[in-house]
Amino acid sequence: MTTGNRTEWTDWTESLRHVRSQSGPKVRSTRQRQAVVEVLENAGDFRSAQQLHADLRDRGDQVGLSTVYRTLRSLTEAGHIDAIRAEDGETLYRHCVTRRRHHHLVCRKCGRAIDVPPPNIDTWSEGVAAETGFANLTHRLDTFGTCPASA
Amino acid sequence: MTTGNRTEWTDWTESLRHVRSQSGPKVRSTRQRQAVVEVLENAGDFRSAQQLHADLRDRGDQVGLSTVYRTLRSLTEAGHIDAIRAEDGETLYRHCVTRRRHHHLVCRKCGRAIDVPPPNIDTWSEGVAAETGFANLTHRLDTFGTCPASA
DNA sequence: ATCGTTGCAAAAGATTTGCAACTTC
DNA sequence: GAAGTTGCAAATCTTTTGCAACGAT
Repeated sequence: MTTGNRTEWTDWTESLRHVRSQSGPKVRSTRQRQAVVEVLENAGDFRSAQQLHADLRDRGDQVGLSTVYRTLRSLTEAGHIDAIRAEDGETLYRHCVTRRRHHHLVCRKCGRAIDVPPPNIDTWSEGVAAETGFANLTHRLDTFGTCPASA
Repeated sequence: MTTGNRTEWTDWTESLRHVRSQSGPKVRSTRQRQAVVEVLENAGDFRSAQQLHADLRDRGDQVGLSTVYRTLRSLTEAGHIDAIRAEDGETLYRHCVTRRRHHHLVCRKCGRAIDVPPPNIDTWSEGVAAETGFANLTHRLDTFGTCPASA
């Protein structure tokens, strides 16, 4: 797990600005947004907006729930964080560690998630493309299980 | 398309009964449940509970929304229908054409979905389980592409 | 008659939004 | 001081649930 390099996220405002600049309002750096990003970064795992809100409160940062939602949405749209849907429908967010293609193994009980190497799907994928005529295939593979600690 | 062959779904009660019989109440055949299954069968594509409820109304079948939800849930748990989550969080249901494990290839443009055979992921999966210690792994593989008709 | 089912309305949860007050640039 | 942000409460939206009436076996 790469925790040393902070340059990965310190420029999130910059990125947001870049993404939105095409046809949107300016992006400002605020205490709240920094806090959300930080807590998400520290968590490492996937966390729901509500969990993050609680995390912030625990840390002593007072941030409105709506702001948490708004920030997470912006960051997701900007491609700065990952968002997946839990089996129960909640949306879980996670600081995007790598740009590389990767998949997640999420614990059903504690929500902890780890990155797993992708299975070798390419051959299958090409086969599917050839048989169906579909082009530009992309995948989203979510794996769920029970982690040792929660068993 | 209402094909002449009804045997595909006429035994859903039987299957529900079988699944639940291990430790559940008896399952009764009612006008409402038949209607839900029929309308789902006729739709072919993935539809939300709300859409199905509207479809029923359009057909002249008066079925409570709660009943639609309850029925869909039972059928899903019984493995009789497929359920996936749309990107906006809604749950979409679809009559399960095949019993075998399968995945969906969804067209980005027209939304049409077709079943595709699963890639051979088991070996990978076992490897992941072994390395991570996670148990009872399940996957959700969604594949997106552009179908020939929409290209 | 028994007991699963239904429908309604109310409840629950997650997320969004209107708007006045408040920051940041 | 202009324009983006925040926080609160109220509003949405999907899905679940309590409960009395109902219907299948």
